[in-house]
Amino acid sequence: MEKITAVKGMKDILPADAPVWREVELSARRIFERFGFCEIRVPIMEKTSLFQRSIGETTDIVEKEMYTFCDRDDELLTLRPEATASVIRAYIEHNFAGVEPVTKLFTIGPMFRRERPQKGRFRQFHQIDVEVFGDDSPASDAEVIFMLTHFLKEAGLAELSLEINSLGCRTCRPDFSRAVVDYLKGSEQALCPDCLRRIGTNPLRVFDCKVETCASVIDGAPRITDYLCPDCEQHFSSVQALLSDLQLEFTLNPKMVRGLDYYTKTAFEVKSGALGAQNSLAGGGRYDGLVRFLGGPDVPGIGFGIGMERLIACLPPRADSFFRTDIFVAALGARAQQQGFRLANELRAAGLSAAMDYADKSLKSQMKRADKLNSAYTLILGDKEIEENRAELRNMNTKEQKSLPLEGIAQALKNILKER
RNA sequence: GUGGGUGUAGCUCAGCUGGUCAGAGUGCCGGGUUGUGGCCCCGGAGGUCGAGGGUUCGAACCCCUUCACUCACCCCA
Repeated sequence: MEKITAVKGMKDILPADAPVWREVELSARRIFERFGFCEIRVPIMEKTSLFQRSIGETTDIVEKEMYTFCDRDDELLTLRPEATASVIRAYIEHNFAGVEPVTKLFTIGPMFRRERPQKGRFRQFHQIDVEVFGDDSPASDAEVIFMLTHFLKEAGLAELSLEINSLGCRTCRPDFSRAVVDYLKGSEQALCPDCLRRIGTNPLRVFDCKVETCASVIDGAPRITDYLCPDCEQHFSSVQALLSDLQLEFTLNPKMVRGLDYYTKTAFEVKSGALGAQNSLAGGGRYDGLVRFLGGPDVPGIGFGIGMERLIACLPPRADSFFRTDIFVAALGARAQQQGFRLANELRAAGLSAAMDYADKSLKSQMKRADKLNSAYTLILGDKEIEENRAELRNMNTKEQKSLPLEGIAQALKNILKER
């Protein structure tokens, strides 16, 4: 029979890893709420048209990476490849703009893209996603970037490099784009086939081509920073001033172009050397026209996404097991098994973690099990003890052992554990 | 979609130029202590050597096909 395995590029998060995930998520919630962000949970599926419109019809994501299928009533649905579109949809649908001038949201969950998996890239991956609506001030950019780096440091990330750029806006980007195309057309013979294709499809992407000859061509290309309109120019320099004021180190990367069509003005990215080729662990930017473009009010927006798999891959490894058991009930014989079972569940109901082996094995074997489960105490229950209405309590660290009456034992154990 | 690498026990891997090559460590189960864990000692279970075909007297090893995983490109978190 054919082995049933997980879908390609989709990973189980095993018990050994789950605690780290939980901590990262908890830490995100705690920190983001300090900055005034509220959690929103949105469906992982949306109507396909939402993503087509927001991400851009000609992007790789929409063209070939989406999990799209036809619902039973012939409606096209898509597993979300990113979170921003869904959050904006919810923002519009629930008329947040009518209720408050500025809305700050975050959401955590899985995203889906049908790419070829490799290190740091999966078909189902998880993002922590943050969005601010209704604030076009540079302070908003700086706040969001500061929060991102603060969170990453707090999560335990040692070295991170922050890069920022401005991508201009509706008025200045087209000029820049045209200048780049003109420039590239002058050196077509030096470009790789991919880049030649890009001139027609998405000229700005030539900027992050890794082929050496292309890179040297790009070194001489026009810079977006020379083409920014006064408004974008002003905004960008304010953002930089604010970041410096916050003691945040960053590097200007005029070659950074982000993949999604909707970005405007500030774009930023956090990279790590520990990740292999997919070295970007968080990225985001401003998207001032997007909410309106999706049928909402004309409010500005800015946000970022953090790749959880990539973040966790950068974290220093955890050695110790998180798993602990307060009491292991070791029962010997049928009668003890029966009493022990009741006792173990009483302890659980009383708020202690309790474990037991139901296979009626030797005491030695049960002690081994207790040890494996990292038990603080083992409660030994055999015929002798039952006869006398008591149990032997063994401290697994000190090996000290004492007899406890079964009467009121849950409370007694709670007290003992509290003292530790 | 394109290229490279790797598939041997639950896990990590060894296995030379085809001829005791089906192994080690770890984990699991049991015993040494007939009711006491971690260390130590002993024993046991567990593998159609990814799958299919071919060459050969003989294939984990060579050839072909295929699948999976992995890394890289494309692109992105």
